[in-house]
Amino acid sequence: MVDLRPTSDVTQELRAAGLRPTRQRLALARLLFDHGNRHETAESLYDRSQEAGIKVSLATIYNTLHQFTAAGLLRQVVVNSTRSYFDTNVEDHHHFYFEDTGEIADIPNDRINSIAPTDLPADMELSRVDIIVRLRGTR
Amino acid sequence: MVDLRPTSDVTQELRAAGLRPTRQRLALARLLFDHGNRHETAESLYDRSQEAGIKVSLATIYNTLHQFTAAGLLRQVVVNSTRSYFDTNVEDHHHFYFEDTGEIADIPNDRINSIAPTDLPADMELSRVDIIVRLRGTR
DNA sequence: ATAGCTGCAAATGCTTTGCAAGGCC
DNA sequence: GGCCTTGCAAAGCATTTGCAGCTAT
Repeated sequence: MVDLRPTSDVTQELRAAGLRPTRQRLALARLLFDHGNRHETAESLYDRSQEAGIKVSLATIYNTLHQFTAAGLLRQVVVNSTRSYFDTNVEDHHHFYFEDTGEIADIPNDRINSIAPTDLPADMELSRVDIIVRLRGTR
Repeated sequence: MVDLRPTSDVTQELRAAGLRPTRQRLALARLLFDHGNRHETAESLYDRSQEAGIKVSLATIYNTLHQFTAAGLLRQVVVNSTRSYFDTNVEDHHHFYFEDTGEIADIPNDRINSIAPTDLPADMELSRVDIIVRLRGTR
């Protein structure tokens, strides 16, 4: 499951999303999309950008994560009320949440057998179905 | 779906959980459990307790919500990274989340057809499966 | 040139904590 | 009386915002 998009496409994707391809955004986009599926928090992305020698402020990390999410390049995963996670996999899928470590992993789609397209309340349309399988280590 | 527990049982349940039945805890327990299933935030419970003329501080509301959760009287629902919701229904069930209003509702159990008992990663045991059906109003 | 970004620091909002005073057993 | 609870205010954290300076086009 490797990301096949050539690096230069990032520029185009940003433009298409109405976002100027600035140095920071390009650098962050590469950190996010050039290494397979990732589940990042603002903090973890900030740390990785520091290690990579990219000059970005934490405020810009937050802005960028939200802009990318609005543009459909990222998806926000809510598993924990103290931290926001952003998933580089925007396909329809679900998550394991490791309570002990706070880590997240995609659930291979074929492992979820069938979810009912349930009847919804009147005048409501489906935004998304999130399934979180919470796991803990065997003590 | 009415709560059939006599009010006086609350005292026993608190004792059983190792919690002293103090005035605040008894009053909050009644607000929570005497009126059917509820989805409360710390703030909403605080507001309701003020209206009911109960003297409690917000800090105690937070403490109490967590103690009740640890005791299995409440269940925490994570739908939104900015607020914690507590559900008085601790049975196995799932939720609708109304994105427009921030409200939560239980999904009647028969509306979810079948969730696979998927293979789990090695050395991990299931803590819980959370399903959140996010809805928004038809514009 | 100029509209859009970025960075910093301050502000925000929810939640937790420290500690003195109060209440249950 | 002794230990658990409570309340208040202060602290903590993740996140957002205001604004001056910078940058892509």
